[in-house]
Amino acid sequence: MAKPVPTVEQVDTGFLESLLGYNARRASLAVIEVFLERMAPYGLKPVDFSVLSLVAHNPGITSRQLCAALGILPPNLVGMVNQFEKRELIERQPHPHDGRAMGLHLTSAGQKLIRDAERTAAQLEAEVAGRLTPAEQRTLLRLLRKVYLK
Amino acid sequence: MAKPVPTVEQVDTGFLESLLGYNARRASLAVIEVFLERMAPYGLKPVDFSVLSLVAHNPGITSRQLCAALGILPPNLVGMVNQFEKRELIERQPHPHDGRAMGLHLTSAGQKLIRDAERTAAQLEAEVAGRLTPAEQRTLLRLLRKVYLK
DNA sequence: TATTGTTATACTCTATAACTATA
DNA sequence: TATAGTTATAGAGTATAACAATA
Repeated sequence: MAKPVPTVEQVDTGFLESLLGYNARRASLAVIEVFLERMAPYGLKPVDFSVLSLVAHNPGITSRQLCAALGILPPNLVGMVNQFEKRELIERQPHPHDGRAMGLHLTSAGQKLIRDAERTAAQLEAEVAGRLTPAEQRTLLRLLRKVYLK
Repeated sequence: MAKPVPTVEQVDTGFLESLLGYNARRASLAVIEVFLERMAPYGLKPVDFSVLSLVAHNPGITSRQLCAALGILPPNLVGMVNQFEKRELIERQPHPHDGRAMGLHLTSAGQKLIRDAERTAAQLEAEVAGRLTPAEQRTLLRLLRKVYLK
């Protein structure tokens, strides 16, 4: 008697769900999906938001510092900054102490945009993380940082 | 007197670090980086591992079921399965009840490979999550799932 | 008419090499 | 000699449209 060919009704993802990497990736994709929708009105993708936010909180930051902080490669930042300059959100100014570098600064339009966008991000945060109690939210952020900070 | 142009010594990433999406992404990238190194000897990238692992635990699973479980699009799975067939790790068998579908099964070589790879993954898990106490590990996984499961 | 698997293709993201100007 | 910024380009990863076979 031949062995019957098995079929699958309910997919068992048990092993994958036991892995930190799998769960962290799924969670980040879920959050980023909502983020993408909410940031579309501002014309910002997640990385764009990160860049503008860092320039807002660090006026005069250089491309190199941005790349280091966000894990972006320099060639891939150039296009972003160019777009921001075309949209008149960012200005490149000569660095006061280093003739090779350019300091990045927000225009007043850029400041207004990122102020609104950060408010939206904070709101989204409250919703998405709203399935967790405030204590759980703090715990989650703390544990995540513990994982990725060396 | 002109306003001096500011420069940045220490980059302030405070706002970004308050966002769940940012932290989840950083954590998942950190884990995946180590995962990539450890899986290289098996010739598996993270998605490859997920696919093989699901086929191992769900013999006869169809492409469509795999795509749904992993959030992959069907056209992007085809190439992967083809590679696995060429490496003689996976076999496509006609589905017993649905002439359109193909059931996926591991060869004995595929079974051995994924058994070793899963052992390596569990080991890696113990190391990476080793910065956390066992209780913290359980908490982290539980909270992450709470975020991405609707 | 809808679904599975597939092909072809396009778009985005990320990565590498090399150039320039300044240090 | 090394670094900041840039250009050009290559490679992954991810997305959409359309088709044949089957339900």
